Amino acid sequence: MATVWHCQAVTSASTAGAVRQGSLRELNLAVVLGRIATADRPPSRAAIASDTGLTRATVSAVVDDLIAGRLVVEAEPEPRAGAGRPARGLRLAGDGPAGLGLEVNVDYLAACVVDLTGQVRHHEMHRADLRPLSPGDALARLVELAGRARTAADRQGLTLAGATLAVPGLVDAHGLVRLAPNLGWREVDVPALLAGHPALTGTVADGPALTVDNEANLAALGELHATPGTASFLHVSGEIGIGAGIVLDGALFRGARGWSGELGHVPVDPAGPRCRCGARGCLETYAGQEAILAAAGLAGADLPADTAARRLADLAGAGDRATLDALRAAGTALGVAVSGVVNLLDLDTVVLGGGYATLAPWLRPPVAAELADRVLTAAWSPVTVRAAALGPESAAVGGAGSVVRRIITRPSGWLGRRE
Amino acid sequence: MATVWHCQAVTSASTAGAVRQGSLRELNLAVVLGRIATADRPPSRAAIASDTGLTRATVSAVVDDLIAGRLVVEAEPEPRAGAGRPARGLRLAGDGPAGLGLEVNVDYLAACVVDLTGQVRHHEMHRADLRPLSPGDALARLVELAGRARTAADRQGLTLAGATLAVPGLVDAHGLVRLAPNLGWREVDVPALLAGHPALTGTVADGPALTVDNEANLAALGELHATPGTASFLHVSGEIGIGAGIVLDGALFRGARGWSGELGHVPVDPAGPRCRCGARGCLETYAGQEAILAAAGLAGADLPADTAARRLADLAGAGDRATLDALRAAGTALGVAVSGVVNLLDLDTVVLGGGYATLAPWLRPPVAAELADRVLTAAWSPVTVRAAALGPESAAVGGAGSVVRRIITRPSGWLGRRE
DNA sequence: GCTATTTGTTCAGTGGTTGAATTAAATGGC
DNA sequence: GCCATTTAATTCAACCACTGAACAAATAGC
Repeated sequence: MATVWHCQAVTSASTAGAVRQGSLRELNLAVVLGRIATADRPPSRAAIASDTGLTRATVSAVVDDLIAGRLVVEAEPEPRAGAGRPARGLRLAGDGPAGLGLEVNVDYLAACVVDLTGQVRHHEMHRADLRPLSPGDALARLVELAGRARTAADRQGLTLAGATLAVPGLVDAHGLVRLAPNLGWREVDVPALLAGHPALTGTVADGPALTVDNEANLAALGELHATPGTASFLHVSGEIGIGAGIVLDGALFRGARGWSGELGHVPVDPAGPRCRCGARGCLETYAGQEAILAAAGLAGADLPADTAARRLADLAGAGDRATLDALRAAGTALGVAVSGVVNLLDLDTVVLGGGYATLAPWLRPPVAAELADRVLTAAWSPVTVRAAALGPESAAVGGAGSVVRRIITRPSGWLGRRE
Repeated sequence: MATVWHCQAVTSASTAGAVRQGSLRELNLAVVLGRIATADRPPSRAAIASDTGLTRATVSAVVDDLIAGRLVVEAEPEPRAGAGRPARGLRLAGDGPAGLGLEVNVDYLAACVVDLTGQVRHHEMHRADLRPLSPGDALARLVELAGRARTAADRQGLTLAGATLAVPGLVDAHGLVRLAPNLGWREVDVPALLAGHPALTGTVADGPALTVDNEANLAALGELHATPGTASFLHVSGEIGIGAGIVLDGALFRGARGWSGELGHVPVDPAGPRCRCGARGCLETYAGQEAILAAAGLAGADLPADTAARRLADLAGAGDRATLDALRAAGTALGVAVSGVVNLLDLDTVVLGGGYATLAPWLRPPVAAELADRVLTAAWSPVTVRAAALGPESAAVGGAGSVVRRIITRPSGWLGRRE
């Protein structure tokens, strides 16, 4: 049966569990694999040893385990100047375990497979209005995509080690979707609905564990995956609602209870228009999709998210005055809200994702202007604003990447289950 | 010579160092000591073993080390029902290592000593306007307080294991005070200025290490120390500027570069009055000390922070209309800014600290009202707003507590240096 | 071809946990 | 009052994983 977990928040060292004897090896597996994963070029055993302070003997033993577990392969001997026996480089295996990423959104389903090296090895998107469907029917369609993803993975010699499902809503620690307003879901027990499906309980012992998580969080992780260079940033997903994913030092920040990131209801002007949440002047009333469409004269069009952004981009590209004004106003409001976040959390990069990625050429300037004005440390080091590297597939890729990431940070889980 | 470190941000597991052979014991020392520190009542060795999954044999060995290192003592056998040999309880030693907390602020100096159990064993505050003094002169006065604190600690059988200095400004990772506007400090190398002083380099091998940190951060830690029940909260320090300390799961959140918490420049109304930072409508222009004083008709009084809050409280208590209105307006603005933070970070407790603690009876209602209106999850679980448990001494206590906390989370540092 | 050099492996040694057996100290039934 | 029972803590041989040094492998330079 598929087991379910939920990505844990960053916990302090004091709450960490006890260290058993075997934990030593577990931890060193993670340390060595982490070095191999983050190194610029395939490192040798000796280089890892001198970097980490471990003995070459220990590193060799650990690497043997990693190779036996299909997590690492030896690369071609890298040309090196000077004397000495040539090193054998180590890199992540491209044909070992892989992660399955799934997404249910308002107007599409998506599935993708990401291997250990971060390559997207399979990707499929299915456009359809999911709102009329029951959760069970929507998930049944998703399972079809998951089945094809599994087949594609098998054909490429990959073993799916876990799956993560992105949902646009609040998800609790057990994978229960508390509320996904734009899908019309409420208290949907996704793991229970997906429990029996063969596409998700397959070849690996125990089958791929399923994680359910918020779409904005996973989109931020997808961005981290696509551009591993920036380890800390704020990822803003502009869809019908506005979500934020906060990535710090390569890890997703989840807040105290895991429901962080409600950027859409950060106040922009306390005397502003009333929001559907009941308050006044939330960011969503200025920069939410409906607000932008209304300001551009497209009210009531009820377009799916992706189409709406493209439509606005087309109009703006054609020089439509009302659209340009609407985007500038939205960008300014977004900049005000985001500069509050940046002042508070001391970030230096803001990524415009979701529908905002498409609209970035018009949103970026006003957002950047507000940040330059309002961020206290902007004088020291300016805040970068850029469009997301991935499109709408970002959340699925981020979900698959989180599975892979989990293997890399805790390889013992994968190695242990191989027996 | 006094060595200097800076409290580290929470880092992900992947960046953790390699695990050497001895690390096993190091980690288990921390695990066992952590259990003893956080337990409600003195736990027995057997209880720790079954809680952590370690063997009773291992726990006994670890506890022996902790007792030998004066970190733990055996408590009186606790009365227990049923048969069996009575357990010997374990609790933190009250006469082992202790932390020294220091603070330089605009109108006072403070020093305090906190023992392992969290008890404040010594406290001294010296009121004086520090602004006319050079950094060197101010620190020279502080050293006098530190010397008396050391004497008091010695008399009580405590060994100072480290010191933390709170400064109202931006501090970098080396203890360099980049900018403390209200003190008039800029690029002050505090560790260098304090290096030679005997009060800070004393009986312990290597002397107490000195950490320099931001006052708002440490005040939040002080609050955590005083009320360990709430592990996640936002601590707002209202002084001349407005700082925020974010505590998550018992750990201080520092942001990407360690300069988080600039709540004072979170926008409240983008079209509001111009702030001294150059932007418009920052929280500081509504709820900063000067703004409240001006609105209450006390502009230009140039009162020290502590006095100003007390003066306003007196006037409000006497029913002064202008003051009551000023406080309500400030509270509303504060509530708007804080609800943005709470939406973003999903916190459930807000603590009013610094000068706001004195004014809490008048600030709390409007802040709570805004939070109830604006926080999305408020319907599920309401956000608590309360005054800080500690007064102005909070930062010094928090600093001393951070020294103690460091010993508890990494006891090997203390045990190692005893040789 | 020989030496210097660097990589990777082998192997005895050691630190620290493991698990079972043992001792210690109390309760409760008879 | 004595003994079986129960729980706490210690002791000790076994074992796991890291350590450090010696050794084998592979290359460049002379």
